[in-house]
Order: sequence, then structure tokens, then C-alpha cells
Amino acid sequence: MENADIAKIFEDIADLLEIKNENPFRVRSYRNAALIISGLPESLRSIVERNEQELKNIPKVGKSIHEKIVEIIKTGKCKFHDELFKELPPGLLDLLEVSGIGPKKVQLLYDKLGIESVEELEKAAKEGRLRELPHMGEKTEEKILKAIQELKSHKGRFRISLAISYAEPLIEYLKKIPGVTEVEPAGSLRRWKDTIGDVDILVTCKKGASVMDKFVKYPEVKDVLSKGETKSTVILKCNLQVDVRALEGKSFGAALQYFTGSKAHNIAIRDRAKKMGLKVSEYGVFDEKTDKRLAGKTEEDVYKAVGLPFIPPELRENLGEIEAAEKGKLPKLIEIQDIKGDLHMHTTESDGGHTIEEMAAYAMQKGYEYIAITEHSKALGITHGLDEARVLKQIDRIDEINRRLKNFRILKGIEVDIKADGSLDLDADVLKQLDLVVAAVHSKFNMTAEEMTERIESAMSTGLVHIIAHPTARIIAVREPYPVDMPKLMQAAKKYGIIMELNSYPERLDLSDTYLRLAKDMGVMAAISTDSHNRQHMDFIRFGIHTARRGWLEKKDVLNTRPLKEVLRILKKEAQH
DNA sequence: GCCGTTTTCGGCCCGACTGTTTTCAGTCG
Repeated sequence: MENADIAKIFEDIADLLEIKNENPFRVRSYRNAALIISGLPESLRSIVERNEQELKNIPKVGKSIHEKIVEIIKTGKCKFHDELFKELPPGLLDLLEVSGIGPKKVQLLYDKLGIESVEELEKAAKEGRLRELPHMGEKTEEKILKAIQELKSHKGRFRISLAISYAEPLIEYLKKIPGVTEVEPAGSLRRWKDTIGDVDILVTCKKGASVMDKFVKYPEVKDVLSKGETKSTVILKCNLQVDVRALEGKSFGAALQYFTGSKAHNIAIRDRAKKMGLKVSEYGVFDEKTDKRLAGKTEEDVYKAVGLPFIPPELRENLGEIEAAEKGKLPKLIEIQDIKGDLHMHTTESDGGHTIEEMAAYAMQKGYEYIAITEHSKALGITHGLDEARVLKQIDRIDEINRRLKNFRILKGIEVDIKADGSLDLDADVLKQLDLVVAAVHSKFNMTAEEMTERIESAMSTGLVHIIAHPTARIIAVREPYPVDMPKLMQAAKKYGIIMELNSYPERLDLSDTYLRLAKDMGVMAAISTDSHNRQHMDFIRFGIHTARRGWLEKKDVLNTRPLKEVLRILKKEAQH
């Protein structure tokens, strides 16, 4: 039972209790717990195995949920959860997936028509049986059928890079509407989450501008789900949902704050405001008694009104940022201009698309001081990985190029394969001649967490490795991370002076935000690299930077914010282990 | 069910849109 499974159990309990019309705050407790658990860097299993009492440190986990976590880990089951499923059929949870269907309607459909599944709902809607129910009519039936179609074609969450590629042209389109003054993406896009459920866009405009009329006529719109004066929702042809909110300029800051979320962050902010006798909405911050408007024009004003400094969007997950802001202890987050070089890339020598010189030229154009060329090693035959002889040849070649370069340095590196037994794919005496050894797992992902942890630890302990690349090998929405005990791996990284990579490829973003924060907390340094396979890939660095910010990383936590000399010094020292 | 710089009891974010209603419930974010 991993954290995700346990979180799912609590999500199910919340849904079922809601359908049963239980106390909504009790429902929220289970939901809050699920949210926190799915974001924990350490597995609950290892926490319970070490010391059950440590569960008390997890916010939103009280006595009842504590007991259930222990029960689930020890028995693999949750009695309460099983009992709820005895009362209600499991298909009811699927009904909640249909947009426009909530717990009340599920309850009604089940009680009055005995509907237990999406198929039965679809049948009933087609037969016109739903209109017999209170508050339901012909239009509701149509809407439900449409929503079921939508669900069937649903692609799930979008990778952030993909969502941006659809959002940017729409933003340009909105900017051209007469009367529009500002257009800003908000929501998870502005927080730079690695995946995006839907795109939120905030528009400020003069009164009477026909923003919504124009928005729903955007050529890429497939379906209009709702259209009002200040809020409209559409589905694009690519199945991405987009919400647009239009407000006057004086509410811009409050609206941006509100629509950026996260929901959990906003609830905490509003809770805090309430205790101060204030009310926060998307229109501004108001005195609860006099209704006097205290802030709203800028986000800074909104935070100031509730006694806080500005909190960067990437931190707004209610994972301690409000407490840190209160104490003046927010991190000074890393910025893209802090990056001085890129330490993971490939060239035509293995599976890249540009030569060493072309990669270097592009990096210089970006203002970098250095790059590292890190080809694959021979075990990855499919990428034309380098054997010892070719590595030695490339070392000479790079030395030769470096002699011609001024104020720029190409580091001689490798992305050496970590084989199944934990050994490295190239001879030690060759690896020792390189400036930088990046090591990575590319095969046999189906090990147990214990085996995989041991495998990587063993590579770390050779004294030859500087950086572990894409440490979980996840491909977002395609391949799950391999099982590995990350806290233990971080401990080993600390022990051997190993740097952990944040791979900026938008499909990877590995380490994830949660693990980056764990690294920081454990004092392990990160390297933000692009793993470029052609020169434009170096621009992926922005995805890495924002993910690093989500992991609370500062300039000092990242190797490649350092000037060349210092990087070389650190690499040399690390290699002495 | 969780939580505590008013509290161990009594709170728990706030507003828009829709479809069905003659004044509002349900859903969503």
C-alpha cells in the first residue's frame, strides 16, 4: 500500500460520505487528509514502520485518520471503507466523474431510479426518464449525455508544456479583443504544476466589453459549457477545458490571487482573514463588519491586507508557505537568470541532433559560462552509446575545441548507465578522466523498491559518480516512477556527496517538486539540467526552474548557478569520496 | 473529522452559473 493507494481510500470515503449526505466538514477532513498524503515525500509505510507516533506531525491527520492509516498498513484493508461499499455500490463513484453530477444527484439517481453506473445513467437519460426527478428536466438530460460523451473522450490531465502550447495562442486572441486591458493565465498553469487539469485565464476589461461573446467564438472552441457575464467555460477541440473570468481592473490583484489558487492555499488564506475580521473574495479584501474595501488592485496588496508578504505562485499549495511567510522565512526562490550552465546534454555522437560546437554556440548565445557533454554509454546500444575508446576520443576532441573558446568551457562528461547489479557501464580509469560523471538507470525498472534503492546506492558508493540523472525515470502520464526509497536515497546522496538532477524535460520533471523539497530539507544539492537532444531543448530550462521553485529551491541549493571555477571545485571534491 | 494568539467546543471560504424553480438547490472552481 503506497501513499497514492491510501489517499485514494480516503478520497473514496469522502465521496461516499458525501453521497450519504454526511456532515460536509467530516467529508472535507477526509479530502484534506488525502491531499496531504498524496503530496508526502516519504511513504506512510516507512513512517509507521519506524515510529507510528510520527504520524502526529502530519497536518490534517488526527486521531481517526491516524488509526485508519495504521490499520491500512498493517492489514492492507480499511474496515470503514469496506462497510461503506457494502451500503453503496462502487459504480456510484464513477457517476461523480460525470461533469454536472455531484453527490446530491448521485443520491437521487440511486434512490429513485436505482442507477448505479455511468452506462445506466446514459440509458436513463436517452429514455427521458431523468425528467421525472425533481430539479431535472429535458435540458439536464441533454447536458448529462454530453458530459458522458466528454468523459469517454477524456484525456486526463495535460502536461504543462502541452497546456501552454494551447493556452498561448488563446491568450493572444483574447488580448486583441477591444476593451481588454490585461490577460493573465492563472490556476495551476501559473503555479507551474507538472500537469494541468484545466486552463484558467483572467481578463480585465472596460465595462461593456464583449469579452465573453468573443471568447466562446474562438475558432478552437468545441463546446461551450457555460457562459455568463464574468465567467465562462469552454472545451477546446484538443479536449482541454478553459475557464475565463472577466473583471474590472480594480479587482485584478484579488482575482489573480483567487484564480491562481491552489484551492487549499486560498481556503487557508480566507480562514486566516476571517480570524482577522476580514473577508477575502475575488473582488477584494473587505472589512467583515463595515464591508469597506481594503485591497484588491494588486496581489501584493491582498497579501499585505492579511498581514503577509507576497507569496510566489509556485509555493501556493498550503504546504507550509503561509507559516513561512508569517515568520518572514519564505525562501528566496531561484530564477532563470541564476543559471550559469547546463550539465546534461547529448550530441550527434550518441542520439542528439546537433554537434558539440553547435550545442556550445547555442549555450553561449544563452549567456552560459559552461556546458557538459554527457553522451549515453555503450549499454544503451539503441542510442549509439559510447564505449571506452570513443569516450577517450571525445575527451581529446573537446580539449581541442576548448582551446579555441574564450570565456566558455565545455566539460567532458558522460551519462553512464547504472546496470541492474549497480555497477557502472564504463571502466573506472576512463570515468576518472572525465570532469563530470552523470549516472542513470535506463533498464530493468521492475525491481522492488529495496532492490532499486540498493542498485543506485551501490553506484553512488563507487566514488566515481557526481550526479544521478532523472532519479525516478518517470515519464509524465506515460510511465510511473520506478519504486525507490527516496529518503534513503537522499541519505546516501548526502553521505557520498552526490548531486541529484532535476531533469527539465517537460515529460520528465524528475526530481518532482515534492522530492526536490525533500532534497533541500536533507541538505542534498540539485543540478537543474535539460538533457538536451538538440540545441533548442536547452530552453526547457524554464520548466526545470519553475519546478525547482515549486520545490522551494534557492540559488544556493543548485550546482549550476555557480560560476565555472566553483563547479569544478565542487566536482573535484565530490569525486574524492 | 480536524483544529486552537478569542477556543478542548464550535466553528469550518466564497461567489458564479445553470436549470429548475416562482425563490433556490446543486455543482463547480
